[in-house]
Amino acid sequence: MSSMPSGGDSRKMSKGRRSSLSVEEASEGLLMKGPWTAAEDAILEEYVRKHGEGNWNAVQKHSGLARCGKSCRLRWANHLRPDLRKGAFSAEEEDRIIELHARMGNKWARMAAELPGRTDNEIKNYWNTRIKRRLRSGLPIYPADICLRVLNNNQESLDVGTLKNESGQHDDASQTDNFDIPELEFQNYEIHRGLPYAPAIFDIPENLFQQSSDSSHSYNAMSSTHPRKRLRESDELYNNSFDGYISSTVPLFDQYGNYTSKIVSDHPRFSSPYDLLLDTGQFHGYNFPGSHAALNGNTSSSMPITEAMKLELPSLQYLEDQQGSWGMPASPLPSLESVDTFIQSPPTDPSWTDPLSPRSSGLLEAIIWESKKNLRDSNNNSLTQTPENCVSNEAFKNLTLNPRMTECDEQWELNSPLGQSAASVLTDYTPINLCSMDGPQSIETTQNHDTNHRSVPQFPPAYSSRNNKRLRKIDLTRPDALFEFGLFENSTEYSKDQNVLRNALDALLGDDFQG
DNA sequence: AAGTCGCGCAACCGCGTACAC
DNA sequence: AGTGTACGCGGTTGCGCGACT
Repeated sequence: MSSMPSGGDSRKMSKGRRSSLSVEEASEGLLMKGPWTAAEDAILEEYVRKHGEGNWNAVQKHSGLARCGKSCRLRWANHLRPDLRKGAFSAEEEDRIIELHARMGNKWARMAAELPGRTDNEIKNYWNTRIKRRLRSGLPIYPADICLRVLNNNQESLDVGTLKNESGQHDDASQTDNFDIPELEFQNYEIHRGLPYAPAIFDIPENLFQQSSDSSHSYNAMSSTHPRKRLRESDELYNNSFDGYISSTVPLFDQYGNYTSKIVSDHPRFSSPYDLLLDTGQFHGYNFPGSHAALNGNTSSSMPITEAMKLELPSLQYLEDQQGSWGMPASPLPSLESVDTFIQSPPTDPSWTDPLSPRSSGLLEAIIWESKKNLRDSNNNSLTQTPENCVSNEAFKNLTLNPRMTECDEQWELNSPLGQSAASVLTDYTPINLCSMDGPQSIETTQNHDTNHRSVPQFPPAYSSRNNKRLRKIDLTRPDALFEFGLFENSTEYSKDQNVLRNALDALLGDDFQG
């Protein structure tokens, strides 16, 4: 490889990488790989100046550049575009990235569209290194102030949405099915109509809903550069998935994990209570402190917990005909990640009487603790259980998000459909049904695959029959969804909050809400 | 001074979607 | 409707550099 450092960052790339070809090879019709040379950059710039962007595969044909179209597009978008902002992120940009990530998850392109002159790759790299740094130093991924800001923004936008709702124009099912655009979106679109490039309607990031005065909030070159940006399936989910969600009790934690709660909104479009849980550093669905998976950037089965949803099968698929295996992977051994996590997070007091006290942890843990307690209680009381309850409970047992294992966990784990630690569940095996961090498609997927699968949560009849479509979007990894199914019905410590929540649910769902 | 390690970054890869035919 | 192509996105990889020992 004879590539020379390119103009963008000359401190690197003195050598080629991977299986780069020599110039000679390239001249024989093979495509170059590896770092771009200044000469190649010049050719590409010249080409774009003449022909404009797009049709990248034609670059090679027209300019003789021995690069594939994909590579050309990337080089242009990430390095040669004249509107790029080079250099380190400013403090404001960093804040914005964190905020955007809290709201969007790993939607780098969306985030880039919110940060003028920055590319998705840049943001992604920044985020990954930032994550590493923070995990290393034991800091929460999302600072509390940014969580609050996201919360407030959502509150504002949702208030508007609620008003719309009250006007009787909102219908979840029809909206989802017909891709009706909420009028609110058009309103926000109006706000930005003065921009040089009109974004595709479906491409409007969720935070356009916020009525923020944030001046940096605009479509920038990224949007303008890619006016034909297409909507991916995940984006549709992103834009529509929350129509299926109901009100959320938003857990708030300070830096020390102290719990408060706040009813944020009764509008289904609330962004993500998980985002806030993450702030505690206790929810390890994304990256565990010390997790190899996290450090290696293996995030495909982890975050985004929130809107960024991508339907992917877990890396270790189970065979449905594995009798009694509960989809347990071939090896029941915990993953390195989980072992590592255990080391980092030693078990708490394993007393069986109160094995999962939420005393110093976050809401989600408290929720789990509470629901497990309820499960025990209900089992002890030998209450009649409907098949739905059984399945829901079984499924819910999987939902152990805190890797601090207790005897209680261990006992359940013996019967767990996964037969492994929750930590490894979240990092490695991430079952589709409950622990998938990839979003609300999970239920739909599993139902479609095998309606008899034991770990598939079943819905109460009222839901199944009347709101099937909307329910398919409900993600049981979300505490709000768990509330919805009455899994915490007998909560004591959080009963007050639940009452408020229940009222909101009543208001939203009416008869459908069985709370 | 030499060796090692980790970080930051550019680029690649695989996959999904939209569009044209 | 089916197929091929182009494009875009997110995840991953590999290299150079600087810090550290």
